[in-house]
Amino acid sequence: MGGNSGDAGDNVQLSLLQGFGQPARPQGTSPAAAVDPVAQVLIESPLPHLDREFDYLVPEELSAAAVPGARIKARFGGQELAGYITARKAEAPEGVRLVALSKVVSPQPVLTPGLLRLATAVAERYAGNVSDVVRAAVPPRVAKVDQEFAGRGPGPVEAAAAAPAVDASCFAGYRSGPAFLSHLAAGESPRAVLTSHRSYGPAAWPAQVAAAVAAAVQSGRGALAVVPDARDLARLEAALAAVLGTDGYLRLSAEDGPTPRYRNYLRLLHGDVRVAVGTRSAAYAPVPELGLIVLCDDGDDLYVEQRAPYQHTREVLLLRAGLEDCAMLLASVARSTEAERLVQHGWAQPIQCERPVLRTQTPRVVNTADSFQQERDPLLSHARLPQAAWRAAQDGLARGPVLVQVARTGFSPSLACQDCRTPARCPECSGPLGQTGRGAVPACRWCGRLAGDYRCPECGSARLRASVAGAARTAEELGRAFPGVPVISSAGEHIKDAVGPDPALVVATPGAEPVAEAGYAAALLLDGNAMLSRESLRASEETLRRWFGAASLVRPAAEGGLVVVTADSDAVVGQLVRWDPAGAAARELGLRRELQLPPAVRIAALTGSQAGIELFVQDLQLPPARLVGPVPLPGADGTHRLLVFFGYREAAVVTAALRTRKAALSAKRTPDPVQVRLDGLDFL
DNA sequence: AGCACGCCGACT
DNA sequence: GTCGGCGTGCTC
Repeated sequence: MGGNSGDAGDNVQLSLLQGFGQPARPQGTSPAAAVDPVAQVLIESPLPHLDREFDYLVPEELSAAAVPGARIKARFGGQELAGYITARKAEAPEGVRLVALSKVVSPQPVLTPGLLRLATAVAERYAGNVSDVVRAAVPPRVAKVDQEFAGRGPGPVEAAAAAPAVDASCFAGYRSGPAFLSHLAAGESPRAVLTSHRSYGPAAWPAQVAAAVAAAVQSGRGALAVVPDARDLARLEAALAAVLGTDGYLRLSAEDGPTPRYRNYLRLLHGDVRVAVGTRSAAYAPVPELGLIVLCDDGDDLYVEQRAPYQHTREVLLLRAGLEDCAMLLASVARSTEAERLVQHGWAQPIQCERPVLRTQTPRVVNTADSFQQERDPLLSHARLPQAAWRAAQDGLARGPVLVQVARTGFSPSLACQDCRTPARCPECSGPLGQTGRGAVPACRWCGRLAGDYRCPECGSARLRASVAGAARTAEELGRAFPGVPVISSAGEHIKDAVGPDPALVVATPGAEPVAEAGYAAALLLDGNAMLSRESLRASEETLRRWFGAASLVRPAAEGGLVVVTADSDAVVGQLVRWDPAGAAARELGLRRELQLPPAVRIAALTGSQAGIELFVQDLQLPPARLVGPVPLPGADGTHRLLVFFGYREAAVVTAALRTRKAALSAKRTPDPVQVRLDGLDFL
C-alpha cells in the first residue's frame, strides 16, 4: 500500500517534470527484453562503496548486443557512467526499481567471466576496486576495430596451427628443466622458478621461455608470457617467432598504441591465436584455454602498476595461475625473495644448473675490494678504475666488447655503519635510520624513534656515515683511459639493444645493457657500493639482480669471460662471485623473516593526515597485526604514514577489513582521505 | 555528483 | 497544516 502510494507520487512528480519540458527518458515506451530482461552491471566508479554490481533493465532493442562482458553506458545517480555487463538474468531482487540501460557501447564481450574473477581476486588482495583493476586489464575501445569484428561470435575462425616441435636443448644441464617441459607437453600444470644464467645466444632465457611456451602449445593449450619492458619483449618475440612462426603469437603492449592493442585483444578473445606475449597489462590477456603463464625477471620494479591499487604483475599472475589451474614459470637470471618464498613453500620447483655445470657455463667473477688490489694506477686516477678492473678491460678488449655497468645518479642518502657499512636500522622496528640534517640525531623513518646511542649490530661501532651516491663515470672518462677504443653508451633515453662482436667499451646503466650476440669478453660492475648503500629494504636484492643481469651477458670462463666487481667485500659480493642467486635469495628471505619484513609478512601502508589515519583505524576490525606509526613523512605537509604488518594467514581478513573501512568512509564522504596501499616496498 | 528523504522552523 | 531550509545517505 505505502509502496503503491509512493510510486504514484513519484509518477506525478515525473510527469510534472516532463510537463516543464525536461528531456526525461520516456518510461514504458521501450519494452523490456523478452528473455533475461535484467542485466547485472559493474559500474566504473572510483568510489569504493560503489564498486559492486547493480541491476539494470535491458530494453528489447538492446537485448541482442547486451551480452555478458559488453561495455555499456547507464544512468547512475546523477550521471551517465560507463560499465560492463557481467551477467543477464530473469529477475532482480525485490524492492528495487530498475533503470534501463542507456546504451551498449560495444557488444564485444571484453570483460570475460575469467577476467572478472581475476580482477575481483586482485582487488581483494590489494584492498582496491574491481573497476580499477578492470581498467588496467581491458584495453580502451577503438570503434573502427570493433567494426572488423562485428558479427563474429566466440571461437576460432581457423584451425589451430600445427603443434610446434619442443627443443629442450636450451635446458641442457638444468636440473628439472627437461622434466618441466615434458610435464607441460603432456598437458600437466607444473610450477617452477627458472634461474637461468645466460642472457645471450641460443641458450639464453628467451629461448628457454619459448621452449616452455611451445611445450604448452603442443599439449593443445594456450600460453601467456609477460616481460618488464619493450626491449625484453622484442627479444622474447624473436625467440618465439623462431619456434612458433611470426603468426603463432600476438603481442600486447601499451606502447603499441590503442588500435593494435585493442585489435590483438579481440583476436585473442575470438581464439584466433592462443599465445600472447607482452608487458604488464598483458597479464590479463584473454588467452583461450590457458595452459602456461611465464613471468620474466619478476624482480623488475616496472611490474608495479603505477595506479591504484598498485598491483604487482607477479601477484596478479600467481592469482591467475591458481584460478585457471595452469602451469607457471618465473624465469630470471636472478631470484627475487618472493620467488624464493614460493620455492621454499614447495609451491614451485627450482630449475637451475648445479655448481659443476655453472662453473663451466658462467664467467669468472672477481672482486677488487681486497686490500692488495685497492691501490690505483696513478695514470688512471681520474677514471677511478681499480687496477684489476683496468686490466680485465684491457685483456677483454683484445677478444671482443667489454661491458661497463655504472650506477644511475641520484640515490637518496641514508645511514650506514662507518666501519663495516652495514645499513643502519632501527633497533625497535627495523626501519631505516635517516638524518634530517648535518649533525642531527639519527631517527627511524618508520617509528620516529631517536637513535642517538646507535651501535652497529655487526661490529659494535657507533660511527655512522651518510652514504652518498657515487657519480656515474662518464663514457668520456673511460674513453680517456682507453685511447683508441670505441666507446658506446647506453643509458637514459639513448638505449642500445645490441652491439657487434668487435672490441668496444660499452657503458650502460643497470637494465640498459645491450646484448652482444656472442657474449661480452668481460664486464666491469662499478658503483656497487652506491647501489648497495641505498636506503631500501631491497638494496641488496636489487643490486644482485643488476649484477647477474650484466654478468649473464658475459662469455663463460672457459671462453675467457671475466667479470670484475668493484664493491667492498660483502656477503652480497660473495653470492655473485659464487654465482649463487638461489643462496642469495634464501639468505635475504631469512633476514626478512628475522626482521618480520616482507615478503616474510605482508604489509599495508595507510597514508594521509594524522586525523584521517586515526579515524580510519578507529573502527577497523583487525586480527593480530603489528602497527608501526603513524609517523610524519619527511618533506611532506603533515602527511603521515601508518604501517600494518600481518601474516599471510590473516591477509584475507585484513584486506577485507581495510576494504570495508574504505567503503564506509568514502560513503560518508570523510574530509581526510587515507590512501591504502598493500605490499608497496619502495619506502621500506 | 545528484537526488531522495527527513527533521525542524516560518508562514498561511 | 503546509512549505521549504539543508544535512545525511543512497544511487540498480
